[in-house]
Amino acid sequence: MAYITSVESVFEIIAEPNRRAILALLVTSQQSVGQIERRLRISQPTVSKHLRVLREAGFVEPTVDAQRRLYRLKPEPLQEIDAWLEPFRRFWSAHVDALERHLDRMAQANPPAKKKPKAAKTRRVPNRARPKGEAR
Amino acid sequence: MAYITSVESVFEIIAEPNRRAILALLVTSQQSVGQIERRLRISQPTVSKHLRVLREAGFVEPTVDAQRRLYRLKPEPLQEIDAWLEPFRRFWSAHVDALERHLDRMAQANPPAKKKPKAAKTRRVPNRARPKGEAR
DNA sequence: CACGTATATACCATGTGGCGTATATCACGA
DNA sequence: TCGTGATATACGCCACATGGTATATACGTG
Repeated sequence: MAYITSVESVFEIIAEPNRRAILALLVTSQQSVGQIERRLRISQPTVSKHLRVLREAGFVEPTVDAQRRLYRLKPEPLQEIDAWLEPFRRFWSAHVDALERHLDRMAQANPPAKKKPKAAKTRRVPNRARPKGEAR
Repeated sequence: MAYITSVESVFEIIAEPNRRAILALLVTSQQSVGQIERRLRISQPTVSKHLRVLREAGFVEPTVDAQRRLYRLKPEPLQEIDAWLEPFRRFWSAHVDALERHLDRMAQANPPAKKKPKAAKTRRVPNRARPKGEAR
C-alpha cells in the first residue's frame, strides 16, 4: 500500500523513453493498445503499464471501443512543461540579444574582411561581470 | 564499471526535482556551490553530484574562481526540450482552433443570452470521428 | 457456452539513482 | 607550512521504477 507515488511530476513521466515514444505516436492520431504495441515493438503489458502512468498523469485519455481502448492525447500536462520552460526562454533570448549586440559592435569596429564559417554549432556568450564576494 | 550511463537524455536530467531547482536558481544569475547549497537547503555533496550531472549534460558550465566554482546556465539542452515540444504545440493549437470554431458556430446558432463564466480551467475539445476497424 | 482477441494486472527479479557519511583535493592566508 | 574553507568524489544503503512471465477480465463470435 502507501501509494503516495501517484503524485509524479510531469517531468518524471516524460523521462521514460517508451512513454515519450507513445506520446509522439499519439500526436498524430489516437491509437489502440495493440497498434502502439506493434509500432513501437514493445510488449503488451509494458505498453499497458506505461499507458496507465500516462493516463493517471493526464497525458492521455482512453475511449472504450468494445475490447479496444483508443488512447488519445490530452494537452494540459505538456502545456505545463511548456510553461516551465518560459523563464529559460527569456534567459536564452536575452543571451542571443547580447550576442547580437556584441557582434554588431565587432562588425562596426573592424569591418568583416573574410567570412570564416567555423563551428557554428555551440555558440558562446561573452562573460558577465563576476562578483568577488560570496554575499551570503 | 560499464559507465554507459553518461549518455542520459535531457529528460532524465530534468526529472530530478533538485536539479530543476538548481536550474531555476541559475536562470537568474550564476551561483557558487555554496550559495546553491544554502538557498536550496540541500547537502553540499548532493549539490556537487547534481551539478556534475548537469555539467556533463551541458546544462551548466563552471567558472573557476579560486576555490569557488561559479556555475552558470547554458541554453542548448533546454532548447532541445523546447524543440521536442514543437509537434505537441501544433497539436494543441489545432485543438484550440477546433474549439474556437465550435464555439463560433454555437454562438451563431443561438446568440449568447447570459455570460456564464464557469470553470475556465480544464477545457474539453469535441470528440473526433472514431474509426471502427483496427487497420493493421 | 466455449473460444479467441484485446487489455489490464499481479508478482518477481533486476538495475539504477539519490542521499548520507567520510574523505580527498585544492587554494588561500597567517 | 599548517590550518581552514570550498568543492569533488568514494562507498554503502535503500527505495523504486521497469520489464518479463503468467494470469485475470471483458467483449465479441460461432
